Amino acid sequence: MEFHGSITPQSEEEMDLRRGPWTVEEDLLLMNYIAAHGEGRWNSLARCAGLRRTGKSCRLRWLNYLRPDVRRGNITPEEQLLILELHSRWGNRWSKIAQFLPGRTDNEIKNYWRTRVQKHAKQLKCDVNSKKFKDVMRYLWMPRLIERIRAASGDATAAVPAAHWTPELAPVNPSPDNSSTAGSSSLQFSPQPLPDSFADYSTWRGGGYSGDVIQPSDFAASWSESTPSPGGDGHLGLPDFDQIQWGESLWSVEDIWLQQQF
DNA sequence: AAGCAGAGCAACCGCGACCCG
DNA sequence: ACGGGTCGCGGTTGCTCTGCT
Repeated sequence: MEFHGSITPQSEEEMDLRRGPWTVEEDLLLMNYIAAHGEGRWNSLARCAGLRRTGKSCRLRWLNYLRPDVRRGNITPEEQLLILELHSRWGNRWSKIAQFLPGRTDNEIKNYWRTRVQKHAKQLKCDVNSKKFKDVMRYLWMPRLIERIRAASGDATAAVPAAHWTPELAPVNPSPDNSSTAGSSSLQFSPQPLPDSFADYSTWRGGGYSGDVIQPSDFAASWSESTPSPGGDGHLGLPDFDQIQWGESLWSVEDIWLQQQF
C-alpha cells in the first residue's frame, strides 16, 4: 500500500496515533479520501489518507458522523416507537435495530436508550429489563407515542407510519445473523393496523405477545410504587415525566392520570 | 457571576467473528 | 487447518453544554 509522499519513514516513526475529538482538517481528509476511493479497509485507508488515526477511529467517525445519509437531531415519536418495539424483541442489538431506522446509527440509538430510556427506568426505580418497566413501556409509553403520531398526522384514523413495521410478526430470524451488511430491505414485515385506542392496545399487544399481560389495576400499583423524583411535583406519586424531553414533551401528569383510569 | 451537577453525546476499548493467504 | 489482519458490535469513558443554586 502506498503512502503519500509527504510521509517519510522518519515521520512514520514518530507518527503517534491521534485520539480524541476530530478536527475539521481530519474530517476533510477522510471525506475526500472516501469520496475518491470509497470506504472499507479502514486501517490502510487511515494510512493512505494521511490520517494519524486508527482504522477503527476512521470507520467510527465516518459511520456516525460524516456519512452523507446520517440523520441528526431529535428522535421522532415514530423512531422512538420503533426503538422500543425492536429493543423489546432483540435487546441491545443496536446495529440490528439501527437497520430499521434509516440514517440513524447504532451509536445514536444506544445513546438514546442509555440516556432517555434508562433514565426513565431509574425514575421508576426499576431495571430496564424488569417486567414492571416493560409493562410501562408496553402499556403506557408506546400507546402514548402512537397517540402522538396520530395527532401529528392530523387524522385520527391515519395509519401510523411505524405500524408498518411490526417486528412482532416478523420471522424471528428473517436472515442470517450476519445481516449487518444486508440492509433493511432484506427484512419484510407485514403491515398491521394499530389499535384505535389505548384499551385496544392491550389486546393488540396481548395477541402477539407471549409475555404476561398486566391488569389495569397494576398500573396504579406500579406507579404508586414510584416515589416522586426530587425535582418532581409529587402529583399522584408519579415520576416526573414532564422533566423528560422526549423530543417534545411526551407526558404530562394529566395524561398519565387519564391512562390510569382504564 | 461563579461553582456545581447532571445530561447528552462523541469517541475509545475489548472482544469475538470473519476473511484470506 | 491455522494464524494474522481486519471488521463490527456492545459497553464504557470522558468531554462539553446547560441549567440550577
